[in-house]
Amino acid sequence: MEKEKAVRLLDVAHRAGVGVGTASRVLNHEPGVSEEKRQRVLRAIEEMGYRRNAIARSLKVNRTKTLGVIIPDIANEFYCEVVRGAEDAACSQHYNIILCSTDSDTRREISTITMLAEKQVDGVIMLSYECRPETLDALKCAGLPTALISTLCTDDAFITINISNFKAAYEAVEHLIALGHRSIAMLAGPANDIDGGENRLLGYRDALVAHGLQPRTPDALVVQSSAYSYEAGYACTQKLLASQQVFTAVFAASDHMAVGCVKALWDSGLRVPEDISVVGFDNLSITEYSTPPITTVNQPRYEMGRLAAQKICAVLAGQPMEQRHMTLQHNIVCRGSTSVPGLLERYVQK
Amino acid sequence: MEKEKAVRLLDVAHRAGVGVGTASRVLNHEPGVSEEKRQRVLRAIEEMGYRRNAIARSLKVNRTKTLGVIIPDIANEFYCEVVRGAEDAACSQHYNIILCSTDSDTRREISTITMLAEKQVDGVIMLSYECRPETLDALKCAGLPTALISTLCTDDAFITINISNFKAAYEAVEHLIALGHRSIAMLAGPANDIDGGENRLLGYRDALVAHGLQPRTPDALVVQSSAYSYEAGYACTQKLLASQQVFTAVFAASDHMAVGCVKALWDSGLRVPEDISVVGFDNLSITEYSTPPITTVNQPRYEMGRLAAQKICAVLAGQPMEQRHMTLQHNIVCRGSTSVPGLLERYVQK
DNA sequence: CTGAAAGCGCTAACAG
DNA sequence: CTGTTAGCGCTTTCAG
Repeated sequence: MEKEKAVRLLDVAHRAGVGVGTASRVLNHEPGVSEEKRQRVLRAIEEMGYRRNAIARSLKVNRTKTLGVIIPDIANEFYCEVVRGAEDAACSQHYNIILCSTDSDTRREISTITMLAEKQVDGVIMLSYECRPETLDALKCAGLPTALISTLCTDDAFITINISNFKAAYEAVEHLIALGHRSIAMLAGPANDIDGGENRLLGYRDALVAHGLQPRTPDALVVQSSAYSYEAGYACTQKLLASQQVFTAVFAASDHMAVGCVKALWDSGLRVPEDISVVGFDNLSITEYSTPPITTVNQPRYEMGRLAAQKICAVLAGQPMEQRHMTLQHNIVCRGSTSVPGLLERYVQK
Repeated sequence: MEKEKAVRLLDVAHRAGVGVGTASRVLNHEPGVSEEKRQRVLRAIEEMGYRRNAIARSLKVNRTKTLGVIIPDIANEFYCEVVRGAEDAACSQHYNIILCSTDSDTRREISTITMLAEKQVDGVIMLSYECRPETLDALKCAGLPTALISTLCTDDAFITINISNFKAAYEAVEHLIALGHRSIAMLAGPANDIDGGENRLLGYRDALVAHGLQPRTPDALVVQSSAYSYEAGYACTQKLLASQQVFTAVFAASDHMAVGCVKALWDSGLRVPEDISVVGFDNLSITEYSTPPITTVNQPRYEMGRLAAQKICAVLAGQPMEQRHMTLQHNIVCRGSTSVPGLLERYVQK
């Protein structure tokens, strides 16, 4: 498997009997080459199976037509779609993507940023569970156009793309209230996650207050989770059940938690949605295939990725940026896990 | 956002009062530099915030430490995990990954291969629904170490990584037979998909024959699908039901089809697994969260990606390849959608 | 319109 | 041990 010497533009030029400058001009569709020479060059390229060396080109033009995409984990459905959006937008502008999963580990994020900068990517798109200042510093230090997705950060050094977690949570809870629920519990995300954890909780609280449904003891129906997982959702629901509080609905900070919640309810003889309604967050595919299908908050994942790449490409193309911080629209997807409070009685009797 | 001139190794050398050669040696941890100069260079690097230009380096050493990964769609759960495996293995050898989704479109596959070759990737990992000869030619033409995953291809020009779809299907059907089923239907994948479609069907047939369970009319219980989707599974099951054939189990060529099948059965009053057992293929997360959870064939997706990248890296490191074609182990994951044939009677009475 | 020549930033071979 | 130098393959002046 020896790497035979590739044919260079110089070789092509020789074969075509022209200078390498001319050959280059043909390659780049530049005007100002006689039709005859152009044909000769094109033929030589064809005959010799010439393939341009993008590395050499990049070194010269100081541009790689490559974007770095940093995410926690490509095996996570949420990020998959974001990446596909980014890839499609990048691809349409003839950019490629170097994909880097970091498991949201700050050290790996930083070393990844360094590596991407060394590889001279033209821009960066980043997602992280929790974007630490060190990471942000590294990003700034790299001096590349950067888009942050789902990261609470208003630094004008970055383009940011988000949904309003507060508003989304508020509306999710309002949806339950509209159905007639008055005692609504929440399985909150990790407190150190400002956006997905904190803000969804704030939205929940505000919705209750706005409708006069706040329990005497504030947050009596809130269980703080340490993770967004199925197991966490299951455990938190058990804790909620054990607290003997009365509730007819629960709003979970993630879909996995919602599914775990449904299971925990089921396991203690409660039915969804007949006894308890459940709402999730993110609109992952499990919500569609669960029994019952789960009502959830949809984030426009593909669009977030697409927009991020599009904006970066626009910056790189020298277009003026009107807006650096964007909030995209979420929407509530109503499925079978929510209904009117119905059979609360059965639960209370217990 | 002007791209200010980056500091070069030459600048570092000047500052440290040494030649670029020495600075380069320090950078590459090469021996033969006095401790004093090494320190001076290291300090200068630190002070000036020097960052190596990997593009320039690549041009010189003719190696980019980058692998191209070509897949149909990163938003598809199956590929996500493969990619994560590839990424992890690549990363451990200090390689990065350029990710390219092609939707399995031959034209896009070919143009992607060309682009990756131009970007001088050191190797390629490719997955496709249906690997056409044109694609394989383009790959060969690129002259890069290449690993094909889940592609029926025995060309020694490529490293290949597969499971045995035949054996996996055979065992899936045998699992049903072991439970006592004697009339087993199959929802087969698209016929033009040799590996996922054809070979799974062959495995099904062989298992029936081996156990003397072949129906009088061969393939009387086979419904050929044109896709692997939920909708296709639903439609095929309806067709099967309409045929008035008796069966107590169905083997679907994909998990999505299996889920569609369960739904179709349910919609016509049949229960899974009480009336009919269902087996899927791929072990996607929906099988875990469906009701009932679905018995399926697991492919070691992460491992396939990991191994592909590992082998490519080994080739690039000049290690001799003992085996170019690998068949990995699948396994049957037993879940709630399969059981003994039980209540067939209810169905027959209809 | 076109050829020659000067680098892009880095590594590696070569004299000292 | 170390500084100098010649490219890697391409683009882009700059004369002609």
